[in-house]
Amino acid sequence: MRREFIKKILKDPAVERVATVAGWVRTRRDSKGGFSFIELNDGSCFANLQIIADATLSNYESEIKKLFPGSSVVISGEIVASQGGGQSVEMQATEIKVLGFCEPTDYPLQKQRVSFERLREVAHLRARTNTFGAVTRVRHALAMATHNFFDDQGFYYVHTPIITASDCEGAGEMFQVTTLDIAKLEKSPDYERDFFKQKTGLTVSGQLAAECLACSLGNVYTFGPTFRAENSNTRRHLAEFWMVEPEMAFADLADDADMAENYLRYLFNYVLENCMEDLQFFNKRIDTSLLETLQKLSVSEFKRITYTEAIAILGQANVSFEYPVKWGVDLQSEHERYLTEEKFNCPVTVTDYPKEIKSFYMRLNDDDKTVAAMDVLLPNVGEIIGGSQREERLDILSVRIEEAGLNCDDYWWYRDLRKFGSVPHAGFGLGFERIVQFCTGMQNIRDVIAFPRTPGNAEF
RNA sequence: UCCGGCGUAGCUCAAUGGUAGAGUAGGUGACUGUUAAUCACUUGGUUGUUGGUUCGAGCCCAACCGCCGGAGCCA
Repeated sequence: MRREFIKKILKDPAVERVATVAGWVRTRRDSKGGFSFIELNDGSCFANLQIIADATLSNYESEIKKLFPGSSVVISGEIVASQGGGQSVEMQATEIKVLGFCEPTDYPLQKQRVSFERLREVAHLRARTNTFGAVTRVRHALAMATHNFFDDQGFYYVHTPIITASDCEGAGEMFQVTTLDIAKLEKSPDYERDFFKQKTGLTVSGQLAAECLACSLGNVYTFGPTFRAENSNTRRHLAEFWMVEPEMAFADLADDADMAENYLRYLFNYVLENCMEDLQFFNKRIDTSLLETLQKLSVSEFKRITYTEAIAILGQANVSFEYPVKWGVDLQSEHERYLTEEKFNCPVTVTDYPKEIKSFYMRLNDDDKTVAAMDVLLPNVGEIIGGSQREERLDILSVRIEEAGLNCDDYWWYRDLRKFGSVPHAGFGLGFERIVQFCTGMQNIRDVIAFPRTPGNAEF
């Protein structure tokens, strides 16, 4: 079957030519004047192609009049200038071949609005809606932009293990991976008998492995699935999500923050340049400030402050916070929101957190109280990026591992990096779904991944 | 996990403790270069589940289930 994408036909104004398209019917409107209008969508772009189906077509009464939303068809015809007002071109069909009918009383997608909650129950079909088609295309664009950006910056795309024995401390609970018979649960299982001869789980971060590769190849990044077995029930958390994790050798915290901010600006520019039709839909139907925000952020500087400065600002704020502001405690959602949405009204990068609230691998600062960590906070979404300069000094790293209650021997290979030609290095992690959320205005993270995994839900 | 809200027709939602309703979708007909088409008629219900209070429960109470929002955990 040689078909053209509707995206190409609508972009290319050439009319008076023959083409074949294939897709799913969005609506059919009949005219007793002797023809029907069919709105056809093939997923290639937001817009539909309007098809004029004349009653003289041989299967008009037998098939075309039975084309309800969701039916699949292959249509050949002539691309002509439209006589109607809603579109510049349309197709005058010469042949409509029905591939699959769609029973309207059973089909869950309606012409009218269906709630996002309802659509999650029919996730196998929801990509056929305007919203989820647009989300899927923007998500794709952000993934392509990620690869373009890091490739341009001289990074290698590397693949780190999905199954791992190393728990990236502090990152969250792991899903266990085992071939032991869980029907016969034991109190202290003998992992010698397990597939890997040790306790393993799904990765919570590729960072430790990425550090190894960065300390060989310079700049690398991973972009893969990540798993957290946390019982988190919020619009910002998934049990299975995708994370982008760049890691740079010969880099400090300032380099890290620069890279993170440049990356985000690149993403905002990329979707503005490549997804305007979909963004306009989101701007109209989901978040009316979306385009303005993206345009502003695509050129905006990020406010960069230290944790200590942030605490001072919050302490002086004329707002009553639910959680008290005190040096030494982590910033709460309400504090992050105040900084990005009220105080600065732009993305804010907070650096140099107290060592007690951050992971062992973050580089200890000279003050012996803080570590070279950074969080990039976005309005509405909150923490979008978490990163740090890594501790490259073996003696200090070993102490920090012990202080965290971990066993140095378990991290023998990670410590080896510091033994054999250690270099300063830094990196960060970006929750991919959160950036999709931010760039579409979608409120719930379950609606920016095709088949969301959350506590109690792994359907599809 | 904690706090709060919600659960009624295929879908989106109404309904003082007193006969379960509308829009939309579907069906029938009318009309029309329409575009969320329009107009008329019409099909459609174990009110999340299980108990309880009451002469009487969609409505009040309890437990459970599910969903949503917020918090925590984090990306």
